[in-house]
Amino acid sequence: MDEKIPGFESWTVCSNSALRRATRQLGQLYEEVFAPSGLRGTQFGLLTQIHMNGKPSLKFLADGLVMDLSALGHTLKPLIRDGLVELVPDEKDKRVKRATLTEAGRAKWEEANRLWAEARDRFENAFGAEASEELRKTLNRISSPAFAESFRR
Amino acid sequence: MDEKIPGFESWTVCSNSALRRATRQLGQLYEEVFAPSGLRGTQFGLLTQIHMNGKPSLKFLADGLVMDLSALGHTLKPLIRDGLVELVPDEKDKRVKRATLTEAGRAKWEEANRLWAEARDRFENAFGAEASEELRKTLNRISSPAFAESFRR
DNA sequence: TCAATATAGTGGTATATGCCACTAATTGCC
DNA sequence: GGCAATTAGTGGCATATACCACTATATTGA
Repeated sequence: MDEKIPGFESWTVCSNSALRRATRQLGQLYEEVFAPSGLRGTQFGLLTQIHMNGKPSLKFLADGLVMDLSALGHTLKPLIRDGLVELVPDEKDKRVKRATLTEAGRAKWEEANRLWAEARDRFENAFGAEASEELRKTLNRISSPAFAESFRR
Repeated sequence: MDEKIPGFESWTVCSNSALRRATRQLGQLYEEVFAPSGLRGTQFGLLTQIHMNGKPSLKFLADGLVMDLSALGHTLKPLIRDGLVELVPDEKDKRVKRATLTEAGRAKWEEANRLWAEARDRFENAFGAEASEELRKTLNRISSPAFAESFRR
């Protein structure tokens, strides 16, 4: 039907596109593993950050996740709606809101965390533990403010 | 305000999350470069695939991009609306639709392609040409059907 | 002190992406 | 040939993510 030109790989030329493509693929694969929890991979990631960072402000989360603040707000909505996350105003600075897991949120996180461990194991089996570690380091470098500055300069 | 626990990097633990985070970062950076064209990075990527693959069917594009077919359909909408892409029914198989660039689409692609080259140069300067090549290879591996199969097994 | 500026978050709108249910067309098989 | 199973695409709905305009609160500097 569609001819494949041999040796011609249009998909691989652009780093940005390659990154998105890999993200879609791995996203799919993780999604399958997370499915029994009812959480999406991104949602588990978000719960994890809230869980690991002691009542972080939204700004703090957004910065850490390299995510737009308003995007974070939107992403939190379903989790708040489902009673997994709560936002509490900061005492000192009334502009600030802090995110915490509810009781249900902690329970759901524990449950999903077991699935995450399985996904991680599958990934490391398929990809190699070494390579996996290395990849995260590389990606982390791209996500760093220093890299952004260097790119923009 | 928010305390940073020294030496504790909650953001880096999960490969899937790390991938998404890097994608957001690089997405931002490319977006800035593409802005003058009025195209998003993803849209340029899509136009490129159509441009490089001679009237590909939607299925072919979706497979190559590791993207859900319906997601592809949705993503194409604004490009069709703006007159950059056209869908033409296949002669032989009436289920199939093929995508092509319109005249305007080709012109826009040429324009955006210059911006892409700039983004690529910036990326390779900031990240290293070697490392960049290596990264794309790694990402490509993750995007391959073989990897998906290996992960699922 | 108080006006100018900066910061945190919200809501609207748009694109990116996935799943499901559905339609239309094709292919396989008896 | 004709019906069952498969395949390509569409539309609806949900989440992911960005930008912009706006509000409320803090901070700063004259």
